[in-house]
Amino acid sequence: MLKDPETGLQRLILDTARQLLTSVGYAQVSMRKIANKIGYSATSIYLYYGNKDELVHALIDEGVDLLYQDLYDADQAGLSPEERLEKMCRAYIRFGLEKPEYYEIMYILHPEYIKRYPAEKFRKARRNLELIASAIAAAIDASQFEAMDSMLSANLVWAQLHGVVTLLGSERVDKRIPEQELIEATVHQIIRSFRITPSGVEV
Amino acid sequence: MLKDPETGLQRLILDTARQLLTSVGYAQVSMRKIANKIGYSATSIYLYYGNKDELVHALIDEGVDLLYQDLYDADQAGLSPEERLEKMCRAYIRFGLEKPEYYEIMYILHPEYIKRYPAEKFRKARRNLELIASAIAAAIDASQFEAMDSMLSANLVWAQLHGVVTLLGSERVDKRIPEQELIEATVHQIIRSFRITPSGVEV
DNA sequence: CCTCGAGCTTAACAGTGTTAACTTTACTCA
DNA sequence: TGAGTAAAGTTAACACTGTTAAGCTCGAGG
Repeated sequence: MLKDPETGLQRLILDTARQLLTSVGYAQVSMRKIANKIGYSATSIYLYYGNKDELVHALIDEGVDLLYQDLYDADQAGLSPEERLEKMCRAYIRFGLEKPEYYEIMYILHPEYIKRYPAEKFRKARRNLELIASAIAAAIDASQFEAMDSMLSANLVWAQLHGVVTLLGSERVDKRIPEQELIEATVHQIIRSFRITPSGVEV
Repeated sequence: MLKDPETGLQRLILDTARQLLTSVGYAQVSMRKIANKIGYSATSIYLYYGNKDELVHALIDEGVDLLYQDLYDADQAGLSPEERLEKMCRAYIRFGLEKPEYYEIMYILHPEYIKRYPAEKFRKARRNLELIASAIAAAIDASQFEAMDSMLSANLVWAQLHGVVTLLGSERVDKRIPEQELIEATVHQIIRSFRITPSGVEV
């Protein structure tokens, strides 16, 4: 398979797939629908992407980049480590709720899909977590947070963010709980949970 | 549609669907596969379940009951509110990781599915959250936790539990992070996050 | 002019959920 | 007893899905 989608048709396929993904959602992205939209036969796609997985992986790749950009933008200079972390958390949640189709293919889609996700792309996806980890590490260095493995901490934060994004996004949360309130409480709790407590350092 | 799956074939369909779900996973549960396994035609299923959704909803119902049982069992008498909450958290995570097929149809499956989920079953599913909320409320009453809307708190806890279960279950967490360590840190953090801090009551 | 290969297509396979129409069996009622 | 009916299950079909194998078209090179 070609690596860089700069050629004509491959670009067109990827663009159409993205357009379909963002407009009507992942469930409506099918090889035939993509092909019909651009006036080609469905099998043409297989000339550029070995199978649907590869095509979706390309879209995941775009999503990873988009999220990285959002997290990076949130991570402005001149902020305290705690503020950095807070802004990143908000950026993550916003991404998850405003780009649910990307979020779905990136973090929700069935395990089978992700197992075939190439290792080198996995590494790239990890950069997003590392951005969060670095904010935590900075806070620990500044003695604002308790000493703790920053990568483990980042995963802890990630799980919490992922949890609130998926529950809200899938409309599984009771509507009597105001969405904004749950988000605020989540961010607040994340920050607070890292602060140094009088009981001293904990595991 | 019949309400109670006590009749012969309906029972058989549900049992086979469950068996297929737990043995080979949701992706392999198809009307034809269920029917083949019991020597009936696929359309027979439609005599008892209006569509696949209804059949899956019946399985979700079973899952909700299973989880409730687990949470209820964890909620033993003679424990402190804090211990109650901790045991429930562990029970939830264990359920999610040991019965991933149930967890998938209950809490991961695409929103489209859940929108058609009947309101009365939704109410039943909420009992699980209320069990967690009651433990939190008890802790607040005992002044171990800060005063806070216990239902909002329960959703906060739920999001965190859901996050760690789905990330671990989908194998998206870097394998250099030991699973058990992440779980311990999560439970620990949940409990700790509710404790009264010297800075006083917070939102 | 002929060959070759890039680029794309048609036809097909095996699978999915679902519907309409049909059969078969058994039971009720005049 | 015979007719009618309703229950229980069937077959055939539709419109989809991802994917593969084989074939077509057309322009460039020798």
